[in-house]
Amino acid sequence: MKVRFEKLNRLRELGINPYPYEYEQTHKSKEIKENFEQLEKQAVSVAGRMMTVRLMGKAAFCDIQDEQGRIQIYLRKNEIGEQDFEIFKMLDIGDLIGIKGEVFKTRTGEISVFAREFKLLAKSLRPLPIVKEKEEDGKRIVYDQFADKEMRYRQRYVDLIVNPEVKEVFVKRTQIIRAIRSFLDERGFLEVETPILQPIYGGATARPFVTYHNALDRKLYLRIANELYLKRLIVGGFERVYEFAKDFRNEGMDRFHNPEFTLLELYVAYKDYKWMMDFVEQLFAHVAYQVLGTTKIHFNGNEIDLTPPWQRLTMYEAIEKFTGVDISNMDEKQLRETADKLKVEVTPEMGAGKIIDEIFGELVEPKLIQPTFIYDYPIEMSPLAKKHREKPGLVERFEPIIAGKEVANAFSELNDPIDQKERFLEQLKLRERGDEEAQMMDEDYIRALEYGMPPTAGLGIGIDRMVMLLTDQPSIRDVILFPQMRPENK
RNA sequence: GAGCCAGUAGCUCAGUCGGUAGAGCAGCGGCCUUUUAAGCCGUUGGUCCGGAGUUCGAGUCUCCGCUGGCUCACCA
Repeated sequence: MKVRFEKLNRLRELGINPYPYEYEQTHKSKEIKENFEQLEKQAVSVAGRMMTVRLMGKAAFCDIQDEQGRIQIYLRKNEIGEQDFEIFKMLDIGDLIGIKGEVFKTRTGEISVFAREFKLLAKSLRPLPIVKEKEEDGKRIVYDQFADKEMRYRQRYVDLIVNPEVKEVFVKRTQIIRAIRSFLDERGFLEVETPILQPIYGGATARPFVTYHNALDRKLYLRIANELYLKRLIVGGFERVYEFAKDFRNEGMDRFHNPEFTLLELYVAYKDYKWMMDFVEQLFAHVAYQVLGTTKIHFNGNEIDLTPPWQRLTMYEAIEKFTGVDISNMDEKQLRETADKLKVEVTPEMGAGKIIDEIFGELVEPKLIQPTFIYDYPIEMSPLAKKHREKPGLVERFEPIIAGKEVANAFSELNDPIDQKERFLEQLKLRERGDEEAQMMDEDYIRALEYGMPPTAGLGIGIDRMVMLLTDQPSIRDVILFPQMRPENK
C-alpha cells in the first residue's frame, strides 16, 4: 500500500487527477465479444477495473473487468504516446481505467480493444487478492482463489470483484424475486407494505429484536412476520395481497438462519390450503423455468425435479412411510414411547404435537429430497391455522419440503375470532410457563377478525432458502450480500 | 453451548524427527511491440494468532486463551 500511495503522489505531480469525474462508456465487455463481427475495427470506449497486466516492453496487454465480464486491452507505446505509456506502467491491478480504441482480434484469436488512448478513472490503493485463471479443455482453472469465507463475507466488494460466480448468484437472486413478483402481479395480487416496527409482534414463533421509540415512549419490536397485518388487509377487502418482507428474529445464526432475512407472505381470499398447494407448485416451476430455463434443478449433488405435481403426504402418512409406525391415533404417552423406540430425543415439556414434530424432523424431513407437500399438522404448533374440517386435533396446514428442508409454510387461515382468541390464550399460558417464543395476544387482530375475514389461504416462502435451492448454494450467507457477522476485532 | 479442524509473506500454501523461516503468484528494479496462469534476470517482504510452560534450542511438543470454519444442539 505504501508503494501505491507514492504512485498516487507521483501521478498528481504529473498533473493527473487520479479520481476524475466521469467517463464515456460506449460498450460493455460482453457486448463487444458477442457482436464482434459488427464491431470489428469500430471505435469503442470501455471502462473497468484492471485485473491483469502483461507488460511487453513497448507494448502491453491488460484485462479490464466491467459489470458484464472481462475484455483484453492491447496498448502500444507508439499509439498512446510515451508519457501515457509511462503512466500506464505505473498502474496497478485493481485500478479503474477507461480505454478508447478499436475492436480487433489478436494473433491468438482473442477479441480485444486496440487502445488509442487511456485514462485513469480511479486509483486503487489497496491490493486485491490476486486470482489467476486459465482455460483448459473449456474448464476454468483458478489459481490462488480468494476463498477465505470470513473475508469474503466481510469484504463482499472484494468477493464480487474477484469471484465472478458470486456475482451470478446475486443476479439470479434478483431474477428470482422479479419472477415471483410478475407471477403474482399477473394473477391479480397487490403488493403492499406493512409495518416493520410493531408494538406487538406476532405471526410466528420467535424471539424479536426490541427497540424503543422516544416520542411515543414505548417499546417497539422489529417484526418477526407480517402475517397479522396482511390478514387485516384481507379483512379490509383486498382479496390477494403479498409483501416481500425483511423479517428479524433474535436467534442463533447458522447455515440456514440469518437474523434478518426475506420472507414472502401472500394471502388469497376465498381459497383454502389445497388450492394453495397447486399454487405453490406452479409458482416454483414458473420461477425455476424463468430463471434457469428448466424445472429440473441441481442442489447439493441431487437432481431435483420441480415439475408439478409434487408428491403429497399427510404428516401421519409420511411418518408411517419412513418409520413404519402409524401414530395417527396415539395419545401423548404412546407417542413418547414411540419416540423412545425410534431413538428420537424428547423432553418432558414437549406436548403431543411437539413430539410428532420431533419425529418428523428427525426421521422424515431429511429424506424428502424431491419436492413433497406434507400436510395436516397437529394443532398445538399452529395457533393461526384453521382447524381441520374433518380430522380433530389437526389443522389445515402444509409445508413443501425440498432437499430435506422446508421452503415454505401455508395454511387455511383461521378466521373464527372466538377460536383465534382461545388459541392466543393457549399461547399466553405457554408464555407464563416461560416459553419466550409463544405468541402474544393481539387484541386488535381479534377485533379485525370480529368484523369478519373471508375464508383465506396464506403462504410464506423463505426467499433466502428458495434462492439457495435454485442457485445451489450451501449457506444462507452465500445468498445474502452482507450477512450478519461478529464484530471485526483487530 | 458441545465436538472436530484451522490460523506461517499481500494471496494460495509447504515446513520432515524439536536444530538458522520456504515456494509460486503479487510487489519493486531491469529486458521484451499480438501476450494471456506471458516469459527471462535480479530483489524486497515475516509479532509463524496471543500468552505461559517443557527444552541447550519451539512454527513444530504441552497447557490456557483469541479468531474463524464445519458439524451438532438451540432455532423456522
